[in-house]
Amino acid sequence: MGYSGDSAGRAARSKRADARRNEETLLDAAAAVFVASGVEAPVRDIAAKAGVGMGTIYRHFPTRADLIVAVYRHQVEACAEAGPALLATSETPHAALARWIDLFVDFLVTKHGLAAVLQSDNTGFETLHSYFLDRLLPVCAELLDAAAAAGEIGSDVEAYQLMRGVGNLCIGAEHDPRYDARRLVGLLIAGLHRRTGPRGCDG
Amino acid sequence: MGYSGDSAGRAARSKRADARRNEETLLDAAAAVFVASGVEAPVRDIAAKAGVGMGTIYRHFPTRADLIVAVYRHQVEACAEAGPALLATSETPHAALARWIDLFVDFLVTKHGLAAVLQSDNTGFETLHSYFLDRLLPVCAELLDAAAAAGEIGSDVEAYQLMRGVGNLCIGAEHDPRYDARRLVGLLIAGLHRRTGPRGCDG
Amino acid sequence: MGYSGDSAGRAARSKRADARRNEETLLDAAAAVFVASGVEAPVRDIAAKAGVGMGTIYRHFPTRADLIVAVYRHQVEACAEAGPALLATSETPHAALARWIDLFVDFLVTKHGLAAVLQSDNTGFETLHSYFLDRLLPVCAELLDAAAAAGEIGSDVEAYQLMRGVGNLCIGAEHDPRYDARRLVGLLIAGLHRRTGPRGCDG
Amino acid sequence: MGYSGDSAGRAARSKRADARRNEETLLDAAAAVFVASGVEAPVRDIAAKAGVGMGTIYRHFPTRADLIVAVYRHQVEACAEAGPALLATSETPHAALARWIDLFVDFLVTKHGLAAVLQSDNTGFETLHSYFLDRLLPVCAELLDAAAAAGEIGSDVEAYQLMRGVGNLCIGAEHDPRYDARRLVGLLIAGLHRRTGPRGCDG
DNA sequence: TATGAATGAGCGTTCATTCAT
DNA sequence: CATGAATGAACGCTCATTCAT
Repeated sequence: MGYSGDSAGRAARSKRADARRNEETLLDAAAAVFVASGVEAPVRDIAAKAGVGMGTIYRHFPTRADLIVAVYRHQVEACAEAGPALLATSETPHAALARWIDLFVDFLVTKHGLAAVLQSDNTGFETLHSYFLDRLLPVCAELLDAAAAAGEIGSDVEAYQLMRGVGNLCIGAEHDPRYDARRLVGLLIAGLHRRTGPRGCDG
Repeated sequence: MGYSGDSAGRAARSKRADARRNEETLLDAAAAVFVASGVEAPVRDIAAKAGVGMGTIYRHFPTRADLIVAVYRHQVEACAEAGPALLATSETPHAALARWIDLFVDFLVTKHGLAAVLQSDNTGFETLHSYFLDRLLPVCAELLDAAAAAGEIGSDVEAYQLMRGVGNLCIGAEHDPRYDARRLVGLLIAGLHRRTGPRGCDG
Repeated sequence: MGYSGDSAGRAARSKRADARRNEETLLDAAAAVFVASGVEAPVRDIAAKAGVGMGTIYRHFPTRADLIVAVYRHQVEACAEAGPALLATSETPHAALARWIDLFVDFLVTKHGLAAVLQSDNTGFETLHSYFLDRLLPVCAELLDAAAAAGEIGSDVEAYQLMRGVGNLCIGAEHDPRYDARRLVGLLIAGLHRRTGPRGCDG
Repeated sequence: MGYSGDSAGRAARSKRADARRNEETLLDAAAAVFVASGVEAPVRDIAAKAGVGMGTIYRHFPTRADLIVAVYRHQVEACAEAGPALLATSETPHAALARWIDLFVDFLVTKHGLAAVLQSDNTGFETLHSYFLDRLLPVCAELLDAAAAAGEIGSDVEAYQLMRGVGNLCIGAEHDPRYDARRLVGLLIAGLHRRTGPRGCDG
């Protein structure tokens, strides 16, 4: 017993290592294709880029949502983890919220087509929706609650709604120089504030 | 030598009347299908619903954009015309802007998929984009200018950007009871205000 | 009795005049469209160019073949009539044949797509085939016979075959500067000669 | 460490073998449909005849030109290779040319619609044109050059032009018993000869 | 377990032809 | 008689998904 490697164990471990390597290749390829052609790029293209068969992609990621989640998991995690930190280091909870939302926007606007897919009512993206919501909603809610507790904002805006709104504002931002999602999101967050824009009522 | 209708004239007019009736049938059917399946529903479905051949649709509306524009023209016109009226009757330009935007939102959230198409960078929707922009942008700009002139908002937000933002916020609003586009748009407009939310700084 | 015009007669005659004018408008329009888009241009385009309804075209020319025949009738007639004249004025029957074929080629290569249609086995062009054959075949046959009688050529080449060959050689000549139908037809006719090419056996 | 097939290799090879068999089925079916309906037969028909989905055809032969080329490749190769052999075994270069052209004609007249497609200025047949030209033009040019060097013909006829002419003469030859493309091509080649038809000046 | 060949529904679009007005 | 609106078969093409190897 014990974990020590008999040959079968070694084989198993090496196979697992292989699989992981394989999966990473896959994710890199998918990320590259997503950048080039958007998150709805044909499965075939991703498989080709990764140098694997399409079946392999379906095996690892049964739905497109699974693949997208996997591709962006690290960044989503980082974003989620940034929330408490910002709350700790910002002057006010509202400022923390604004900064955190900015991170989210930065993430979304660089992911070709992701914002749109995030709003899609298409069945089959539930996994994707769930992941983003499960992971980011509590963070957003915490920031909102803190701001509400500080009296900076009312307590009547749901985190869910805010996140969807911000996500929506990011749609199509990549390709229109006359459209600045960050700016609009800034206005939205400012509008949340009880009194004024970010710099206060008395200027 | 009568004042008008010889038989040829009558024939011509009756043909046109028929065609117009048909076009209305078409628009009704399209509207219904748009509600059910979104504004990107297959041409075949619309034709079937209208009980006409597909060719008839292509005759009347060479591109999908033409069809969409025709289906929603009345409502867009009404929205456009409401702008000056609101400016005249509201307490402040900013309030007028808020109300006008509300009308626009009311329109968009009831049109399955329209908000999304409005943001699509797909070639072939230029007609659609143009129509909305040509018709509504000046109205929005007038309201913005008035609010800026009254010192209620800064002069640094383009009407184009605001309209796109509002349009984006309306995407997918129809089918998610937890998402209230009107509310978020309200926040966005509030964020535009120099000092405070809707109720004023000293509230 | 008599041909003299009572009012009914006048009406009839003027109607007929109208119809002829109408038909000429139609033919001019068709000719123009044939030049621009080939003899298989959509009926709609021709009707539009002529400023008439498509039904009018179908009334006057039930099949496309009828229309093509009508459009080119004058030129085909002229070509047909040139045969005997050339026979009378050329040094030899073979030279007359060569010149006549040249006229035919000149005609065909300037009619976008006509040569191709002339060979098409598509049902519905029988009228067209018949017209060309009925009108030109006898002329060609006469020239061939004369040349055979003069001993310049054998008597074993059918006029039908020759005409089809020449027609074929004209296909697609309009748009390929590296292809010279006249030249090849010249070789074909030269090949018909018992002894030599155009310049004689003793070179 | 055997000489070859581990199971992975065998799997790969067997897949390829399967695909190859499939491709042959496809080519057979395509050939049959081409005979029956011409080389412009609907993709669906070919797929149905082959008992495969349309996608399979597109996979193997992305464009129609690719399919046509594949179907006729063997015969085109054989034709191309016959050129030098004929040059070596015929009495004169001109005779070799005549025989080689005959082979080409034999090929074309049995391929319903191919001759026509070969002349089509339709974009999308470039691959096809290129293949035929790349493969056969040099052969034809060699024969022409040899005949010119032997003084049998002038040096003023381009191989390109000759091939197009011959191709044109083959259009529609299949279904018209009164039209003998071979014969006409024979005349064309005879016309190329400096002096006379095939049997000499003193015939 | 990986592969990628195969499937085929589905879509946009064209245009000859008919026929009610 | 003329009109042109309407029809709908037909076609090319794409791509998510399955499954034999």
